[in-house]
Amino acid sequence: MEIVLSPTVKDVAREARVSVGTVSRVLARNETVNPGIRQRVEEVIARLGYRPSSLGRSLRLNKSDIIGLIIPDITNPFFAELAKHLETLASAAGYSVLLANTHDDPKAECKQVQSLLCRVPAGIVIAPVSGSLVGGILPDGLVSVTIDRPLTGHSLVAVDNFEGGRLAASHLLELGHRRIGYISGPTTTDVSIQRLNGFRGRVEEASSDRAQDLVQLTVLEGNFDYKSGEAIGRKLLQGNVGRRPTAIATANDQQAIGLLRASRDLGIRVPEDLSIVGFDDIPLASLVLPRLTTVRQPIEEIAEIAIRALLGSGPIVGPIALRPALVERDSTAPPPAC
Amino acid sequence: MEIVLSPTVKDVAREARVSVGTVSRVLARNETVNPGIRQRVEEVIARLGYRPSSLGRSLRLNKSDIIGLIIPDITNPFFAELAKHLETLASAAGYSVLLANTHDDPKAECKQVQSLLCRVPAGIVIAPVSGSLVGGILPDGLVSVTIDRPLTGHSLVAVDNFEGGRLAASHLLELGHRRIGYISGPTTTDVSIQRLNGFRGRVEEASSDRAQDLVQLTVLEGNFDYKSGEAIGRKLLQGNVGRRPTAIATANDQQAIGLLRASRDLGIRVPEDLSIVGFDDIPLASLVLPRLTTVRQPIEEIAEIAIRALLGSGPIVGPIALRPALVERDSTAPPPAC
DNA sequence: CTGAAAGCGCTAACAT
DNA sequence: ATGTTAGCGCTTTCAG
Repeated sequence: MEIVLSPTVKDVAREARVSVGTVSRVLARNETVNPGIRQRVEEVIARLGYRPSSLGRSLRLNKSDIIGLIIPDITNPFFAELAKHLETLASAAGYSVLLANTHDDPKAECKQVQSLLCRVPAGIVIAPVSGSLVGGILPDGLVSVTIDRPLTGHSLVAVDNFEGGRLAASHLLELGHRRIGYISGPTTTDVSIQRLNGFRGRVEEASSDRAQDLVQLTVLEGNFDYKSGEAIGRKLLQGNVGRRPTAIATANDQQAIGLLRASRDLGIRVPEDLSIVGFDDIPLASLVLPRLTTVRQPIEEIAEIAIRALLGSGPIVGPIALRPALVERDSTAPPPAC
Repeated sequence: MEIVLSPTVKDVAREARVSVGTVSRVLARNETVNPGIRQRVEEVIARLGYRPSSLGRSLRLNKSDIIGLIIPDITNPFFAELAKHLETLASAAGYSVLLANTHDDPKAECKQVQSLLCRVPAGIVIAPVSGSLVGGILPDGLVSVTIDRPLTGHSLVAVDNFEGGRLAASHLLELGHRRIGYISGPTTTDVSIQRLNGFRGRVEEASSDRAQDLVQLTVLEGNFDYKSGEAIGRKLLQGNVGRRPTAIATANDQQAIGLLRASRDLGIRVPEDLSIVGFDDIPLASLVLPRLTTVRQPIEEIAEIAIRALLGSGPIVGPIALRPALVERDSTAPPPAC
């Protein structure tokens, strides 16, 4: 059995009886090529099934057409969604996406970034873990955009988390809730802090507006996952009816879904006995029972801006804060009459 | 501002006063290098922060350390889970994963594969779309493994879907259900057909075992998504209580979750009025309300075998069919007494 | 055990 | 308008 190597510029050049330079020019859509010759070359390319090697090209240009995507966990629906849009956009522009999971581990993140840098990527999109070490190792020449979580000294594209927190609080307040719980993310992450601050700030405003109608807020810290939402939800809900919160907001949808679980197990009906509002609006949010009221992040827009920043006109200036939006579904209602 | 290029073998060689060949040998852990020189070189490498360029290396070896992962949609939890495990394994072995979504479009798939081939990947893991065209364009030299869905002429690593279908049917039958619905995937895909055949086969066995106790099976075809599960679920459930199925099996968990939605909207209680069994056991299956009984695919094992096939001892022989397992949770129960 | 040199596939500067 | 050629960073013979 004979191993057939894939054809190179040389093969094409020989077959078309032109030089490699000409082939390269045809490939580059350089207009200065004689139409007749161009056609001959294109024919040969088609006939041989020639596809230019990314490797050779990238080495020569000292820049590959790879975009690195470095995220904590592709299994998180938010990042999966983001990855999909990023990949679609990148693909349309002729780039490919290299996926790397950090599992929320700064050392793993570092290793992933190092290994990515060896590939001379065209750009890198990173959602840094808390306590990220990569700030120092990203070379100056590399275009990078951080998403979701900020990294000192790099441009951030993210939703306005503070405003998002406020939105959730406003909604609950307007429904009439006065005993409210909040499940935050790890307070080591900036996202968590922003969302919590927004939420708390709005609640405190309400409290001071009408002193006779105090709002009682209980905040508990957890991780950004289902389990955490379930476990912390249990804690918040264990008091008896008159004392436990009538509404709980969470720092992301997974927590909210975990909380839904906990409520069900505890025999607490949503939204009759308990209102729940999440954050992110992952696709699943509209599929769970009941459908989740949540604060929507414009993921597609985040992806678009990130790609534009990487491939487009130039680096973005300062952090970009996108507007969140409250999506009202079935998990929130006025508090029970009692 | 001066642009600092990353150092190359040359720089290291000059600084360490050795030849590039020696530097390369140090990198390759070649034992024939004088320990003193080796140490000197390693020092310089550390001092300059030198990292060998993947590009140069790959070009020279005509093989990159990239593994292509070509799947319909990373947003599908099953593929996200798979991607995570693959990436973790690949990363540990010094490889990176390039992600490409085909959106179930044969033409897009073709393009993605083409663009991947330009990168001379070390291997490719592909879950082909139905009507895939890539069978012809994969070069002989390339190690590839197809997962989930088969591709003629390529080695497949997947769960035994036929057996999985049987498992679901057995469970429902044993609980005593006799009016059963089945929501299949697109019958253009082999997976769907296998699962359905397994399911139907088992049901027919039961019917012939005891002729007096006929089982009534209604099969409807849909897509592998939430929406389809919801829509088709509605159709299956629209008859009145005495006629509609007391149990429905689906071809994947997303459909089952959509079906859960539909049941809730129709006021049909699960599992009291209706039993539901899914397929895949995505993480979400144990989070929904009620927790979903489902047929588990050993995703991690699939990833391991795929990676081993790509990077390990050699190509795998013939299709590998892994054992599925029934995971009993809260969405199935005996049929209502009536 | 180490150095010198060729060459992987490609592009771009230079020459014609 | 087209051909020639150097060289991107690396590995690997082949000499010494």
